Amino acid sequence: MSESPHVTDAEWKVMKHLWRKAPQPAYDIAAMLQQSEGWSQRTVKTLLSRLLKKGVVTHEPYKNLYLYSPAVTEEECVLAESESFLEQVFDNSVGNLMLHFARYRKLSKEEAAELRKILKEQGR
Amino acid sequence: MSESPHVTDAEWKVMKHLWRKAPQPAYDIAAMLQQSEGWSQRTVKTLLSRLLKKGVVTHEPYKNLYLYSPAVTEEECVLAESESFLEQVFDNSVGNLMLHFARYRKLSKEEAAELRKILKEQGR
DNA sequence: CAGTACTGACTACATAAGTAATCAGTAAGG
DNA sequence: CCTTACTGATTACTTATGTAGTCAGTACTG
Repeated sequence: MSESPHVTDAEWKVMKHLWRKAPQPAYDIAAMLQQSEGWSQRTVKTLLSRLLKKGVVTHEPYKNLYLYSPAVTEEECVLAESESFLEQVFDNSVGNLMLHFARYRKLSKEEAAELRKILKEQGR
Repeated sequence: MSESPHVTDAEWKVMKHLWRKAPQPAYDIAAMLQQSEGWSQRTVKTLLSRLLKKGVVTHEPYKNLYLYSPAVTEEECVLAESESFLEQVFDNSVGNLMLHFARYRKLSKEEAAELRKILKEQGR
C-alpha cells in the first residue's frame, strides 16, 4: 500500500497542486502548471497518466471528463522521499541531517521554538 | 565550480567510497561495490567514467592504470543534494523539514544536545 | 445538424540512468 | 617472447523521464 512508486520531480509538481485542491479536472491542473512551469497542456496530461498508472492519483468520471485526486497523502510521499534522501545522503543518520540543515539554513524564531519543544518532549 | 552536475543514486555510492579513501585504483573501488551492491566491475568502471566526464572525480596515471580521487568534497555534494531536496519536498522551508524529521525519527541524546546547542547559538 | 473546442488515449522522441559486454593495449609470468 | 590477466575506452541495451504531438470522441454554438 505505502509502496509508493517513485514520484519524479516533474510529477511531484503535479502532486503539489492536487494536494492543495482536489478533485480537479485535468484542464485546471494543466492551466496552473502552464503558468508556474511553462508546460504545455499535453505535458501535464502525460504526467497525470503516468501518475495514474503508478497508482499515485485516481480519477472519477465527471460529465465528459475526469476529476483527478491524489491516491496517496502528501505525508506519505514526503515520508518516502525523506527516507530515501536520509539514507542516500546522510547514511540514515538523522542527527547529521539535522545538524547539516541547522548549520546551513537559519530557522525562524518560531521554528526554532517549535523544534525545541519537540526535542524536549522526546527528551523524556 | 560548485556547479555540481547531478550525481545519481548509483554514482553517489561510488562517491561514498572515494570520499572515504582516495586516491584508489578502479579495481579496488569495483571490488568494494561488487561486495556491497553486487555490481559487476564493468558497471563500476562505467560509473567512474561518467563521474569523470561530469568532473566530479579526477584521475591521475599511476603505473599502467589510473588512481581516482573525488574532485568535489562530500560537503559540496551533500549541500547540493540537500538544497534540491529541501526545495522539492519542503518548498524551501527548513522549519518544516526539521519538524518532519524530528517527529518521524528519534534523535539520540547526544544529537539532541548538539542540536540544542546550535539552536541556542543561532538564537542570538 | 455542422463546426468548434475540449477531453482522454496513444504515440513519439531525446536524454538520463542502470547495468554490462566487447575490444585493444600492456605488464607480469613462465 | 608468448600467454595471461588486468586496465581503460567504446559500445550496447533497457527503462525512466521530460516534453509534446496526433487522433478519435463528444458537448456546446450557432
